[in-house]
Amino acid sequence: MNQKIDSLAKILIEKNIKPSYQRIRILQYINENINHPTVDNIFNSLVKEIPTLSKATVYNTLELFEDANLVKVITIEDNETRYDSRVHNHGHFKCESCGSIYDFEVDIDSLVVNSLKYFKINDKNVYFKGICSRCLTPNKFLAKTKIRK
Amino acid sequence: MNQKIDSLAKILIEKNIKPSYQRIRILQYINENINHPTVDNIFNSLVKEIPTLSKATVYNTLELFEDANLVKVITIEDNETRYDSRVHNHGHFKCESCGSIYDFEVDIDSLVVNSLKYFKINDKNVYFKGICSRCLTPNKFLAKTKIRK
DNA sequence: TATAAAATTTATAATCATTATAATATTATT
DNA sequence: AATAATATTATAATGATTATAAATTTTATA
Repeated sequence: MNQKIDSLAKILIEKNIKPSYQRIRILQYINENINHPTVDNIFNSLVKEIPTLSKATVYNTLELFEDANLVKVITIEDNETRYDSRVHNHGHFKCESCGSIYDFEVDIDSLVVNSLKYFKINDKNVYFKGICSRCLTPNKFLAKTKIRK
Repeated sequence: MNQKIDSLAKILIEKNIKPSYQRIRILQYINENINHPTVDNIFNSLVKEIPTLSKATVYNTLELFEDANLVKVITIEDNETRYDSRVHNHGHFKCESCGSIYDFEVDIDSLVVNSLKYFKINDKNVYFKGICSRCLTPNKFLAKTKIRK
């Protein structure tokens, strides 16, 4: 328990972020809930255990984390910003039926663009939209498979 | 003049959209202003010539156009939705310094993702962020080059 | 052509995520 | 412990988008 908190604190310290209790818990949350939570997801879960938690803190903390490259912002729909603690380059698939977001491996760096030769590229993003296999074949695996949101 | 309006009307009719004056003008605007305008850009320009124009009409019309594949929504920042009348697959580069959005050609279809084999993919998006060449080398071409927003 | 129905546009209010502000609490430093 | 710096909180403000209902325009029908 303490060990877990210590290792999370260590991650923050390495990024020059003071490891307050709130920051540690938010970091823990996004590390344990890798299914692209929204600010609301994070806040509503944590406020149960930290009743004084403010949504502003969640916003502030995520911005800090973003600058420190501890989290990546996923902007697919304009009305829901999501956060991903896996910052290595990968793609996202959003199901237009159930709303789930799936990660997928994709070699984004192989996308070389000649016309951007003299541009400084800081960030490459790939996302797809469509219907996920679960929604395409409902029931099929329902009994066997755990559904993840 | 009438010719132009007629050809725009034709495009709408082909998509089963009734060619009202507002719709024609909005279509015209996004075709002539391909630099990824926002709803505000579109509204503020057109309201000068159509004083009764309502922002709700712009929203409604763009939604219609989106469903008809006459326009593509660009979601890069969560706080600004932009529209692109060029619906063929291409990438977008957003400059973090000046805010400009550049189009670039990229072979998105070459991105084959095995883990999405049983997913129905409707839409593939690629966007980069960074600093554009204009911002990297300011002044350099300033005298010679027209600045485009 | 007159009238009714349908579709579109408009003005306005409501919503909701995010940001800003200022007060309070916590932590670090002397 | 006192003071300064930092972080958190509660609350208000902002602003883009959506919802609603009235007004207008267009279309269909008698």
